[in-house]
Amino acid sequence: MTMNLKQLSESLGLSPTTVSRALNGYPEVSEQTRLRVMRAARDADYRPDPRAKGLATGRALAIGHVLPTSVRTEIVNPVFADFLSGAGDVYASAGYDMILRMVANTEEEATYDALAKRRAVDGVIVHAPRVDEPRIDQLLRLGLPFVVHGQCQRAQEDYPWVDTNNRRAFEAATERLIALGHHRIALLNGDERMDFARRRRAGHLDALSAAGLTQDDSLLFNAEMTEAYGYETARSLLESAAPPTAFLTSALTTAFGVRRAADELGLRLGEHIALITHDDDLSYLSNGRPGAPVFAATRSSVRAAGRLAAELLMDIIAHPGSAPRTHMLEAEQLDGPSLCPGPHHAP
Amino acid sequence: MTMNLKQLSESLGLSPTTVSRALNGYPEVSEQTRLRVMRAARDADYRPDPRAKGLATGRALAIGHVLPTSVRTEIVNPVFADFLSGAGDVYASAGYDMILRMVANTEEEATYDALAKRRAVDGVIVHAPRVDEPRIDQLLRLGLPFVVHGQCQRAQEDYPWVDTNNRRAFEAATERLIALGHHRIALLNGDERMDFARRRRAGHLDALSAAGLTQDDSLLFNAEMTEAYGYETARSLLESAAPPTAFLTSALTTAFGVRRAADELGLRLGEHIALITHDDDLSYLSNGRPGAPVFAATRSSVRAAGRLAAELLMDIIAHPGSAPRTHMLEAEQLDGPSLCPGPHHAP
DNA sequence: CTCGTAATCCAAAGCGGTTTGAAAGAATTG
DNA sequence: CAATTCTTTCAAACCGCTTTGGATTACGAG
Repeated sequence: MTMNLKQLSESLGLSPTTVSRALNGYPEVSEQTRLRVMRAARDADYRPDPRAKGLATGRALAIGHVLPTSVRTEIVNPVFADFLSGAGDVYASAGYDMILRMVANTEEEATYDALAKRRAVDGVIVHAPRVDEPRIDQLLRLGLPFVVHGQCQRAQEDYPWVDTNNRRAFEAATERLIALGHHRIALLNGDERMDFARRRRAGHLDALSAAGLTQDDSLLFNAEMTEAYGYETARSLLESAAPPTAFLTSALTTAFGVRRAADELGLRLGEHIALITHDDDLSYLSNGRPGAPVFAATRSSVRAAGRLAAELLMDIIAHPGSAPRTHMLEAEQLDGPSLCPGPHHAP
Repeated sequence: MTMNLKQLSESLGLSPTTVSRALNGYPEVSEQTRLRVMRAARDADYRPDPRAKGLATGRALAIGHVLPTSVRTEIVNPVFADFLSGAGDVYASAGYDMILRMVANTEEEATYDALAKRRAVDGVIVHAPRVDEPRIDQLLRLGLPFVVHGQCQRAQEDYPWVDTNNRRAFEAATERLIALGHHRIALLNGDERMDFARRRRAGHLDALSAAGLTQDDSLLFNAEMTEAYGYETARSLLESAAPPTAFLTSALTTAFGVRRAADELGLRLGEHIALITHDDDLSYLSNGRPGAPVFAATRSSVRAAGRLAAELLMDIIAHPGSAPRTHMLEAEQLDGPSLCPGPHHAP
């Protein structure tokens, strides 16, 4: 059906060896023949079979993404879609395929083992690292190139990662709320087994204590960042004896939930209650229109992170053995109509 | 590094032929030898190299998903994540890989050509079919097995698809609103170049005319289903001279936007305004808690659709040449607190 | 006892590329 | 002009698996 190397070489009166070399840019072939081969290949729309190529070279020309789905909740984080979209562009232009495995988080280790063992991929992206992340040691041991989207609690220089400065982002957000006169700030964090959530919490607490405020543990929450979580938590907080005057949420979905609770109780964000949310700049769940956000936010594009992580991984694969590089993205602090002064505001 | 077939066969004192046949269930090998081989393979944790296997058999053991990303908006629909999660389970248990391509919608055709030509995949899932969907003809022509998630405007029996009964769902939703006494219903539909949106609109209009109501074109909208779209549309409608009394939205995100607009204007969903939304039952963006929805909805799990589509595709690949099968899912009509009687309500 | 048949197993030829080692031809050198 | 060195090309082996077409042995039938 499709022309293969042998046929192409016959049609040119050359050996497969020469044609292969010409196409792959080896120097042992004259510039003139190379041109002739390239032109013929293009005309015949020849594309090497990736399987054969992979078998011969040992490379897979594919990158693996193993997405853990919580086995209990079966929840798939929508940030994956945008992350993959960013990464996908990079792979495509580098000629790599993206292979996806959605596995229960109990089977991740086995999945990485299988991928590495069969050289099904040339590298992987590690998603959603937990605080104590066993996959990193596993991958280092396996010798499979990888980039982590996020960090975990170990020496920064030990492994390659791309991350948003979550600690700083939430520290800054908290500082802003404090400056506006808010002392009782509820943190609706993500699942704190995840590293990013731990860092956000740390940033939040740092800002509180830097301002001399005592932290109130009853204002700290963590869970999967759904709308219902935001609603229920905010609702019960706002109806409590000592409600917070400001909210800090880890995702737009949760912020939506907080607003629903506030609205039901006749409270207005940006009037009675202040809110800052983290905003992953998802294409579908955008925070208002560009330039006109709905919520004040710490924004960091997860699509950009995907692009960077993929580029870093391509680089690692191309230059094995080099020291791990890392990439920290700073979140943008976005103003929005969900801000308002708090009770301790000094005008 | 990893044991291969040759080594395994040597360690057993058998030929690669016999071992291969034993492992793949061919009858030309005695049950006793087969057992011996299977046990040895398991003990040695042997897994055949998928590239070599693919090269030899011509099969790819992979399914392709080509996700179009609007080249203008770069928007990735979050339903993909849940759909893929449903499909992924099926692939995994069938031993198939899932390969993903995110391409600008201008390059879809070329992508399918490339996938088919290089036999990189054994089949594909077509996402987000448009009303007039050229990809279906292309795939039929290429002879590449496929299943469409959704339908398009052509004979139903021509090609395999899995779809939600969008027409019926929106017809029923509209009937409910009419029964509640709503005559001015705004439809905030998805992009009507997409087939699903066209069907939803048709269902809506059918119900209107069945009730003898004249359709008001100024209440029909279509766009990508973002929160901002819901907000802006609802806001301008509600501030207009003849506002609608009910909304029908195509996605939860859009419904969130409608609620924001209503709240800002001091109107309450389920009190002053009724709303029914379509609900894809996304894991992350759920409509309240199970049993306690926030919005009345037409619900159809996109994850279930993914599972069904994948199963259908596996079946098509296993039994080529059989007549196209299809699968229509009926949406569940969900009651919720966003419903209220309209001005024409007869008590 | 021989022959046809069935049951097992195997050698070797692919699948479509890459890569090693060698050869032929052209250019350079003493 | 012969010897040496590049340059350019190729034949053949290999990657790890499947599969065709025997070969070998065992067995019941004639």
